[in-house]
Amino acid sequence: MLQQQPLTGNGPSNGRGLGMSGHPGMHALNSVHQASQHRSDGGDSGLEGTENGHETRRDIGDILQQIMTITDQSLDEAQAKKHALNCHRMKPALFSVLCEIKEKTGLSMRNAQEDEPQDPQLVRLDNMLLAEGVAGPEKGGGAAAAVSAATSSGGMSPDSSLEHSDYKSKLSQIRSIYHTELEKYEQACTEFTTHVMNLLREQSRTRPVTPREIERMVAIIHRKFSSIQTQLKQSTCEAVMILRSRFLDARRKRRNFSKQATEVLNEYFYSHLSNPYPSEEAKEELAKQCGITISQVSNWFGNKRIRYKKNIGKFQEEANLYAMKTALGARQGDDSPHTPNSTGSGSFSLSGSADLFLGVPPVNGEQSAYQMGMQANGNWHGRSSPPPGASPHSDHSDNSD
DNA sequence: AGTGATGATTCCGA
DNA sequence: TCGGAATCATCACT
Repeated sequence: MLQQQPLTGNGPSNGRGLGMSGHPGMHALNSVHQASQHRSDGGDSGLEGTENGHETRRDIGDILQQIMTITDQSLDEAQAKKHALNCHRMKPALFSVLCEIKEKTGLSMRNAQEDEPQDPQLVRLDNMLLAEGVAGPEKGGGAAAAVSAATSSGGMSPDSSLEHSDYKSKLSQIRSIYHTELEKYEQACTEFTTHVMNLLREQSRTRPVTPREIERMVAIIHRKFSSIQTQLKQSTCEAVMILRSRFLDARRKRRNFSKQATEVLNEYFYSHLSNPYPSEEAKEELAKQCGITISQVSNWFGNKRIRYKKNIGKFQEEANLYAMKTALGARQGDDSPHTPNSTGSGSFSLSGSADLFLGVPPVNGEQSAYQMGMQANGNWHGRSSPPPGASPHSDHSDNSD
């Protein structure tokens, strides 16, 4: 049997693990022998005749040995060897045999077309990075969208614009790191792919390498690199999540309203002291002027009413101050810069300034409360409790009672 | 660190 | 759903 017949004196098994005994290619290698014998008329000496059979076998053995050891040699050596092999008279024959072996083993195409489906995790990561503004187009959209999404649920004073910019800058930092790393990976992937393709093309001169095989190899490389990319995307997502949670936590922190905002609110409050319940429109207007949300306006008025009621004496000075201010503004003209609604619907009108108490600080709270618009029972004039669903203060005409 | 001011939250009643 | 009341958490000042 062929298995017991070494091709050369040394035999393949003596080489560096060529170990082709039992290999389906052995039959084909035998045909090399025959092929070379058929070609014996080709003028090359030493191939014809049975006595030359041994020589031929040794020849083939040598070639195989050289191919097997070529990777162990230095670049120059290998280059020279390659050239020698390419020019070897046995090369075409050997090449065709290798082709035959390959065809028989069916190695090349067996699992070539396993179309791996898009990794759902990778899709998720991609979507998230896109939504967070890390991946995709730079132009503000992403980061701004993320910020607006984060702020949409609650109020946000203008002071928090600092946090916005902080958030944005951190996000863009993450973004730039992500893109740098991604670029690096892509570059490395391209370089490596090119290298492997060149190698395969080079090898295709000595062994059959189909384009599909190259494609497959490239796909494998891409798969490997994409797994690295997935890791990068994952850690980027984590970083964004951490940043975001920190940002949202910071949002919860209380920030005092700006001086100007407090002034606007106080002016409204003291000029409507008889009924300090701004309508929805008034709240909206105030919110706009103060750069806060409507719910913050509501909170402010809620707090103010209760605190004022609890300690009127303490607020007397403040009340006088604002009364003076607004009175002065009313006298000077309709377009007082401090009049909260001078441009609006008129809800903030100071008509008559009847709410204002410009007198001496009160001796006791109860009297003052009455004077300031509160009834003795602790309720504001004309209301025991706000009508449910209806705006407690829908117009400005009740200021004068 | 202590303290008052202040914005936000929660619970409750109407 | 709104506002009152109590309370919490943080800021800002001393």
